[in-house]
Amino acid sequence: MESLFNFFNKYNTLSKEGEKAIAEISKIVEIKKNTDLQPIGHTCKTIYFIKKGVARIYYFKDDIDITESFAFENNIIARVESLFTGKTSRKAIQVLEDSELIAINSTQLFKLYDKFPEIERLFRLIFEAAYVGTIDRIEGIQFHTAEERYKALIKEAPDVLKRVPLKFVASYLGITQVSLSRIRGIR
Amino acid sequence: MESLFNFFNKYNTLSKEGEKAIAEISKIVEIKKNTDLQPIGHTCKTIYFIKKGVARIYYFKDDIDITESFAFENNIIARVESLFTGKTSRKAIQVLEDSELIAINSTQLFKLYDKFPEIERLFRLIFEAAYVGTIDRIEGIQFHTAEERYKALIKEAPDVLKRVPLKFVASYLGITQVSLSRIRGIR
DNA sequence: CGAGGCCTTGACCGCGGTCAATGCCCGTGG
DNA sequence: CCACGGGCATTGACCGCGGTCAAGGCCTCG
Repeated sequence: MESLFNFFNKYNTLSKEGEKAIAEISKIVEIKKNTDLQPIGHTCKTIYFIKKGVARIYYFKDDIDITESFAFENNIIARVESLFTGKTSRKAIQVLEDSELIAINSTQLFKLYDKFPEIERLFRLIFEAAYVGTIDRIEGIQFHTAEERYKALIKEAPDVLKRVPLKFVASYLGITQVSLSRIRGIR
Repeated sequence: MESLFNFFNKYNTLSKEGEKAIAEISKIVEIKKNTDLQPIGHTCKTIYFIKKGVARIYYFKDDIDITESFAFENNIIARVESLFTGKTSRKAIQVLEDSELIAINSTQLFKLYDKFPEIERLFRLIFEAAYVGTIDRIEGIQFHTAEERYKALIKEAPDVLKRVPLKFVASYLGITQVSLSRIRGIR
């Protein structure tokens, strides 16, 4: 759990009681490569922290597999649209390597908010930061060519290309495998 | 201020003290059509609620004016990337009709979070909802044609077309005025 | 009445899409 | 240990959406 609290400290330092409360509603999960954490069509009630491994959020659009986002070590991944709305999610989280995660039960977490304003604040700050990242991503998608987006990706997250199959990278960039291949070909 | 508190009630009901505290750090602003609320390049310290009128957030990308979003009556508008990060904003908020707004000072608001967890919760919920909207928008941008996005817009917010010049709608949709004109032409 | 902003329309072009063939790597079974 | 099959990536041929450039119509306002 220590890596999790190190991550939290970047946003808001918790008291011992706060940490303990979170530890109690969390558990460590080990999963094999290429398996889904939770099926599509259920309401998301878990926030995952990645200790080791890679994960992606994906969904099907007209029977085509689309990757919405990736997450690596020491980061959080969650299907926010379902978590915050309580609606069932059309999305799934899949692990791309043998991974070790910490699963935080969100129903219980949200209850902790009443007792621990520091925890409510912590997650407010975490999701505010994620929100800002999402706003920036819109600009990237809307006003850059696929090639520019690809180059930005290798710059920001070179790991992606080493650890993730190109077909997932392609849909994440909003293009087809074929187009991505051409972009890479030109060098 | 009443319309503001009605809006808040959709997310979290405040105590009288909470409402009073917010009222104290807010003021009503009247502005003429086509004027900017705040210049580009300053850190955003205001959250606006629109009592009457329309506003947009915009910025310049390679000297071209890009509309990031619109907001109408009974909604909030803010430059979130600056508000949450404290960095200066490359964006501006502009009013497109003679408007009446409520300006909430965010520096003071964030201070209220310590005294009033209910206020922290209120804004957490407001921005969580906005975050979800942004995630959905990414899907819209990435996997729908300009025509589909245009049709979705008339469906969800027909007002936009009546109250906003087409050139702004075009950049919001991520296309040029020329392309938007063609899309509309086909009918 | 002229000037300038906004919208439309035409001619032309390039990025990224689809379809399909081929190469490559790897796991499985004879 | 090799043969085969299937998933992933690359490549070629072709096409359409949306981009740019430029001209023209239509308002509003001085």
